[in-house]
Amino acid sequence: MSRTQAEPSEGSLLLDDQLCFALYAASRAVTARYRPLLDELGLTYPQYLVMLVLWEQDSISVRELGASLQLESSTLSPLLKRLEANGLLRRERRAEDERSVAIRLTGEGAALRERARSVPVAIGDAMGLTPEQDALAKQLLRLITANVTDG
Amino acid sequence: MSRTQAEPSEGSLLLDDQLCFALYAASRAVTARYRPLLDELGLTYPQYLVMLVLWEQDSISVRELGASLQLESSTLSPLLKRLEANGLLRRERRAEDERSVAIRLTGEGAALRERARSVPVAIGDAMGLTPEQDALAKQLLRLITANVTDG
DNA sequence: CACGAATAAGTTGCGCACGACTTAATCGGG
DNA sequence: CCCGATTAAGTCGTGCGCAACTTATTCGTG
Repeated sequence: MSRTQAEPSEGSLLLDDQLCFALYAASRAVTARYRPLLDELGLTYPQYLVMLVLWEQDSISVRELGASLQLESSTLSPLLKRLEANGLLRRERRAEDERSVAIRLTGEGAALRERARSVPVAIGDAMGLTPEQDALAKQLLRLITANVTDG
Repeated sequence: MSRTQAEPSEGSLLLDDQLCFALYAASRAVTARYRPLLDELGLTYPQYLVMLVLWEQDSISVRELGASLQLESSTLSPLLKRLEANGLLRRERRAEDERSVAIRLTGEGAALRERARSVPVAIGDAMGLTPEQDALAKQLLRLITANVTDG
């Protein structure tokens, strides 16, 4: 038995050779791991990401939010409506530019931050990477994102 | 100026400290990069993954397909219906177990494989990783998936 | 200042993704 | 052999994610 495992060739069509699939599977698995934690906060995973941005910098526009998260207004607009309906934020047209909408946290939205503090720790534990592996993974993922976005 | 950059603490709520966000962003960016290529084949990205599995092993059940891709029947059933409507496969109840449905490629579905050969190469080029980085990324992503799935 | 181009947000349509549930067939212990 | 438990596939409802488009506002150049 000289070869029990095929050499993954450059243009393989085998699912398990595909980095893209490893990425897709990992992303969904991590999101699934977040789900029960975020359920307690009444948030979905994309809503949680929006809240992370707003806790960092309140009163930003939909456009700026989209730039941070790499999401279109067609995704964000309905999502923000749901967060507004849940009492976490308000949306108001900006006086200085009526095209723009400022997203502002309510007291409730700002307060949720404290309850969210434990979430990244719990997820970090679940991922079980060493600090070095974590940093390396982030670095590689950002490199992929940068290379794949644009030319 | 002793510190121009904050040390990302264990429980940071900053978006850019989150590995989960790097993962989510990379996954969507890669899928977006696939889109124009897959459009020419008349496939979405999840449909392409299903076809990868079927090109590897034809005539498998929905359950086996779900195990390979980590997807529920509630996701696969409608997706497979669309692929059937597009003439790429057929679904037929198995005689030996009437609960199970065998997915079989049509001639057209099998033939599409040749047109798909160039896709992984093009994506590999776009990601722009060295073979070592590619292997390392896959390894880390699988580790994350494994750790996060289960206990 | 006028007016076409650009920009911001939102709407619509479609295809995932998944939880909760349903239906139908098979399994397995008493 | 029967009947409750399990299993396979599918339906339904909700929330993304994005392309294509619309509406309203602002910009910029003649």
